[in-house]
Amino acid sequence: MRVPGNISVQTENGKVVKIILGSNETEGPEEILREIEEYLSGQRKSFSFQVEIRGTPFQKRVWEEVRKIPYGETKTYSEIAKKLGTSPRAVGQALSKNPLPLYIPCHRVVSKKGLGGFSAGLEWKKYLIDLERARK
DNA sequence: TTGTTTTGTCTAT
DNA sequence: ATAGACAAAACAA
Repeated sequence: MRVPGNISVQTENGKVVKIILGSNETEGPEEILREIEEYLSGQRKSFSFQVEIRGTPFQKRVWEEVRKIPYGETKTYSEIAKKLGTSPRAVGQALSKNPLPLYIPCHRVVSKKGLGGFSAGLEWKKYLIDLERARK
């Protein structure tokens, strides 16, 4: 299976602050891009680089919760919402602003009926879910 | 199946 | 303070 597009990574003070799926070019520190490529080819299931997450307190709560979803599994927006005492709509709102896809595995969050959305395009979401299911 | 209503949070006025 | 946008869900018909 082929990756749906290029990746670029932005860093600051040695920490990753943003990952862009489907950018025009591939750019960023070589070691980090290599880890991501390993992940995308199914040879890696977690990352070792440091990140700095920027967001509102609510967004961070959602992202932390999403980070707990294990490789190859999915949860629904409403499951996350219930755990945080909020609404599914608000969860989607927070996930749509995720600066670190893959590291924060928002592709593992789907709607109750269907796929839900993905900011880099549903191609990516499908690709990632298939990849993890195959490699689980 | 489609449409309408409810929902919490964010962003910009 | 308020209005509009959202990666959702529940319900009616």
